[in-house]
Amino acid sequence: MQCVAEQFRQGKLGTLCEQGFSCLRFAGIVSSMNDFSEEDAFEAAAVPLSQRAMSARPMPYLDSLNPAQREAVETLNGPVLMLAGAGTGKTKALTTRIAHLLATGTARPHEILAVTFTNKAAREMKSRIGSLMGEAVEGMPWLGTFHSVCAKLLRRHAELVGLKSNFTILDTDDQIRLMKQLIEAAGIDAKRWPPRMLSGIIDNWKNKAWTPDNVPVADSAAFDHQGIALYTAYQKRLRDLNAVDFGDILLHMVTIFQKHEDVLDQYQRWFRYILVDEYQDTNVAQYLWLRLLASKHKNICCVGDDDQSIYGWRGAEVGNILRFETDFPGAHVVRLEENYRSTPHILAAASGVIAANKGRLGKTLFTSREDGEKVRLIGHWDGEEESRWVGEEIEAMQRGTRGMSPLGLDSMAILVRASHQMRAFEDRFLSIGLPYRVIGGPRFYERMEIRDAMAYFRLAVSHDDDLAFERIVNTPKRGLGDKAVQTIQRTARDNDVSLVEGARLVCQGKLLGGKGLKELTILVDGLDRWRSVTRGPAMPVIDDDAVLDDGLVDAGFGTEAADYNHVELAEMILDESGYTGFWQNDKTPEAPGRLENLKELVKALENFENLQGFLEHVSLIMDNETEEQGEKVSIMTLHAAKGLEFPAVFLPGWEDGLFPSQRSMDESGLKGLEEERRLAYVGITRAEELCTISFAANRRVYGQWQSQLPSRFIDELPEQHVEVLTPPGLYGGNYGAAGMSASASPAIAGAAKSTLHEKAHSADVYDSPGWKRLQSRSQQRGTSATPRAQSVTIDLEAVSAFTVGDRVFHQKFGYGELMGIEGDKLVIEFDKAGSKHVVARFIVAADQADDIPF
DNA sequence: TTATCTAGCGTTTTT
DNA sequence: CGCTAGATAA
Repeated sequence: MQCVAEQFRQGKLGTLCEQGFSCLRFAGIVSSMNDFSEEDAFEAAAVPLSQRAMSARPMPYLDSLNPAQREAVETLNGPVLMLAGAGTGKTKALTTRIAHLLATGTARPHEILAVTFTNKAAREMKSRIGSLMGEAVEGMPWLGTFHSVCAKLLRRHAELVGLKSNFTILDTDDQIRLMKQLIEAAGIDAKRWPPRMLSGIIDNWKNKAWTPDNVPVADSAAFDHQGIALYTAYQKRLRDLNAVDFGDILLHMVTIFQKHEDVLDQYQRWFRYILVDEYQDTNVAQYLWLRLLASKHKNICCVGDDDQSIYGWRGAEVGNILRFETDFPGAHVVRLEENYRSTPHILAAASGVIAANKGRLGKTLFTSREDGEKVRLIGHWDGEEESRWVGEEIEAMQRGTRGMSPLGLDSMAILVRASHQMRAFEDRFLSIGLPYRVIGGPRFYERMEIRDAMAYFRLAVSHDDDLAFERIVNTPKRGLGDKAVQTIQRTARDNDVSLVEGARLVCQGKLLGGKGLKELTILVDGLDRWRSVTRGPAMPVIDDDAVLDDGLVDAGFGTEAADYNHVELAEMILDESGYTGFWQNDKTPEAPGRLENLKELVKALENFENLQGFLEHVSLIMDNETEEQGEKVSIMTLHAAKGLEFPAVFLPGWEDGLFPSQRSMDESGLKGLEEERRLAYVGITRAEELCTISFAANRRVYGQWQSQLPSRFIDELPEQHVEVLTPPGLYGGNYGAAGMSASASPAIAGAAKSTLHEKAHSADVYDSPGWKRLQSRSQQRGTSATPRAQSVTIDLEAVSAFTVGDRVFHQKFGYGELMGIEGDKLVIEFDKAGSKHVVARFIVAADQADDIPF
């Protein structure tokens, strides 16, 4: 800890950042530990800050702001809503505002509360404030995520909600295991009522700031009418375990502020200036918390963009931002609308799409740029073709194409709606050897091996951590299965002790059979030993020559325990427990990676004084930045892309049902659709220079081929800003045209082995009678100005051209027999491809199939 | 108790 | 189709 904290204090964070992710990741934590107490915060404030002097000096940082930004920065007092469109310099305005607060002497660092949603954003702000203020600025103790700030506050006031200040923060996994136990205890069929669901319900309630006694009657039917009772039981269990989940961190703080006026008052006076990033993503609990804190001085500046609200499904309330002026009468609203990121075509396309949403606060992005390519749109035959084309495009752009200068792979990104769409691209890129990186996979601290290791550490710190014990009793395999665990649990409960003590009693009373008993005894002994080391007192020396290969000493045999620091202890625990060996013996391909992760975990420990310190803070830093080196194309979800930008962006899979997602629309109707549309807006606005939207006419969904309609968002793209890469034909020249383009058909690809570009312009396939028939059929139904609205009727019309029992032909699936008609889909039993539901327009009567050029 | 099989299911995700 | 969780078999 000394290392990083010290350097951080000396303002060397920037250097640290460059050293790689673990330092970077923990620098934030260490700084918060450092600033944990009020005294520390005061101390930091008392340091004579150079910014005091700066108030007399000119403020050069203001000069680089545009008028709107400047207004947002200089309006220091009273409520301010900064509506910041994509790429309008939001972070710049926010950080400059903080710098301005400090530089003018309006606030001292500890008087500013600045909250973000992600650690990444918090880190970014810290470093930018640092560079604005010069190296002189001390850490801002209250700049952090909602959760880290609240956790810090909660540790000070834990007793007010019946917790001790060293409470554990459970993650989703622990949560669900707990739920499962409770559900079983309540005698509910976990089959019909899965723990995940309960966890989801309770999370939602917490997001809405509903404590168990606050859940409205309307929700009492939830989870087989047992939801509220289980919520109550869950909270009780958490309290017994001295634990909180993520939702609690906020909810407890709201409760404390609501019930303890003195505490609230203290912080209202303490945090004289409040800044909130991504305000459109706040949920009710966060909103209440902010409102409580700001209600006295009302110096709150919320930054957000209602058009980028894409987290409604996890409790975010766009209403919070829409209501800001009502909540804070007299609020100063500043719109940042000058975009510094994208070309005019890209902005126009994005604006065109988002314009279809109702109830927006309304912003119009503009740019002083005049150059730039139109948004490109291309349809493909199927998903495979789409990924192949994207791969080729990327390679072409890498070389430099269409008069554009070569682009590095780091400048390109593929943004998909759902993570399963990534696979097609990964497969393709793997086979052509195109380097890529997937952003947003499983987080470091969510990986199984890390969580297992952490469970061991937790037990070494406290034997009372039953959840940790449950997790590792049989990991690695010790022959302690369900039955053994039940015996331990029963013994523990009967004697009213923790599971570890229960296990000890089981060993002493020999309540278990041979192998299990032996292993359990070893485990309990190990736990005792590790804890005694943690606590510092010397332990018996057993053997002198047990120095392991890697030079580390094994505690079971080694020198005096007090000699170990926590890093060595951690290694010792992992080795002695057999956990390291477990993965060393594992022959699966991911085993080496897991060992690597364990090493990294141990390395991360070096930044802390002890295991406790590590555990206390690590649960909030679920960071993922492995910052891989090297030129790679990024693949990620649209959600993960928020806040990022790339010169070239690919947006594949724009098909109705996929994007907008059918499920969103089914579950949330128009609201869901609008959120999807905002997602589209976010996607397009990620692009700086070139944005390529694509879709496929056919896609394999869960192993079944499905014909797809181009996304309705495609129709919303303003035509004059879009360049259609495939020849118009179907759907009367509307965008949907490209969807049926035979140019991309694999069948045709075989005939003409040419590059895609050439194929797109090779006319021969369009000349055949079969193609023309297909085309004219599609055209009939596509000529309307609003093709989407009519497509259903039209497809039904097309359906009526067939009779059950007909022999039919499909380009991909071949010949088959029409078994039935369901809505606008034909149910066809294909000779080779099995039974499928296919939209009628892809089907031709079998006797006409010969005309189709294949 | 563990290994193997099968049925069921299948967004988005931070902390 | 491919994964996961749960049930069944060894």
